[in-house]
Amino acid sequence: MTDRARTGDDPPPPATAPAHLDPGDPVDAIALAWLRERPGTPVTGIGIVTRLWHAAKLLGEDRRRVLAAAGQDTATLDLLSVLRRSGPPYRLTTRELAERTMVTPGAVSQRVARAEQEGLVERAAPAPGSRAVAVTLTDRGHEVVESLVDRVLAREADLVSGLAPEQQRALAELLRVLLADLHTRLGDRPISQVGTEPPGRSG
Amino acid sequence: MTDRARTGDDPPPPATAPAHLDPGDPVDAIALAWLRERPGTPVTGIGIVTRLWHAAKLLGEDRRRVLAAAGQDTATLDLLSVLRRSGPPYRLTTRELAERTMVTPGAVSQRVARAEQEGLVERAAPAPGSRAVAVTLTDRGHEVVESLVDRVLAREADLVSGLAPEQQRALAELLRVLLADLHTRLGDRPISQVGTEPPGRSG
DNA sequence: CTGCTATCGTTTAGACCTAAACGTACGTCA
DNA sequence: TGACGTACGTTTAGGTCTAAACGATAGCAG
Repeated sequence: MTDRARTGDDPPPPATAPAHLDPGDPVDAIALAWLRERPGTPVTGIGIVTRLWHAAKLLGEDRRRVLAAAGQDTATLDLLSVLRRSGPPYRLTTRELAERTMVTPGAVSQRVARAEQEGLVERAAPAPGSRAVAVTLTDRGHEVVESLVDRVLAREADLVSGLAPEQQRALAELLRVLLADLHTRLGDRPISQVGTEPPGRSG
Repeated sequence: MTDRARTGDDPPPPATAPAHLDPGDPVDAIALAWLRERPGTPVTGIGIVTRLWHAAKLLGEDRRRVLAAAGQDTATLDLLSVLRRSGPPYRLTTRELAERTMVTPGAVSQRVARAEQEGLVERAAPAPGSRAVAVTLTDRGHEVVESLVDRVLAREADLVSGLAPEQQRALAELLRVLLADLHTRLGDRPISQVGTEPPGRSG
């Protein structure tokens, strides 16, 4: 932070440095460092990918802190939110939860177990002709969502308010296009994300 | 995936649904579901925040898969990359590594321990008048970086190529502005990110 | 020189996740 | 109706991260 200039990531622009990269920007500095050390390194994606990860990390950490202060965690709120948003009877199967929260069925099983222990959800026995376990929001779980959702979402709306309304719209639209394209390229997994809940460690 | 329409996230637009939200888009559907269930929910940030997390997750999973196929993991490549990019003598202290990779010192300690066990880095005893442990890239570590960086970065450049060049530039620029603003709002932690390495589970 | 304090790095405890191995229960096809 | 394949959920093993407790040391003040 104090003397990064000497050590590498923000280097003196080499003779061949692309004009688009600003040595003063932390992310551009990464691309420039690669080019300085290994001319020809394909740095094209860094400007988007690294910033995406970086922003996701900052926002995720912030949500975690906000929820930790309220005695909750992101994984649980994610689960409760999906159920709450699904509307009455606030009941979904494990598989639906996995798809909507973008985590593996195993992770959902663990999340549900934790939330169940806190009395926030209940597991109902599989319906007669099915083996799908239904997970239902309890009254207590419902209360928890109500008490946290506005706080969390308002906080995040505020965090992106540094961008002007048109910029926010432009950014959201570009991300929408990128996301749609990524889905087609990567083999369209479900979707969703609670509108709540930072990305798991990707993995 | 098949019948999401019935269960909630993509609801029939309520009378008060904002014109900007498209019920057919998975992320907009989340905002619409909140508005349907809880009119007044501050959904403004969802279009950006959720998409950001979602894209970060997809890209992170992809990198993890690419590296797993090559017998490596993202955390280790992140470490090696920062050292490689810093230029000769490819040596940084634990603290510098923590700042540049945006993870806690404890995580760096664990990463270094793992990489050291694989013979990819070495821990040098603290210099005489200091307690800063220097971590250095070994020849083997250097080779590993060289063999993986181009593959990983080229792959990611390709993944964002669905956006036209001007769109990529516009997206990168908006993210740059957002990131700068987030840093000022959240208490400017260091920076960096290897240009390599998906976000830890955010928090 | 003696003790305080700030700084560093490591260790530990607790969360959480993925991948994969497991049980089970359907449904089907002979 | 009996065996098989499949879908679903849970469990287990392994890995990573953060937060916080620790241990040790350098710099300073008295």
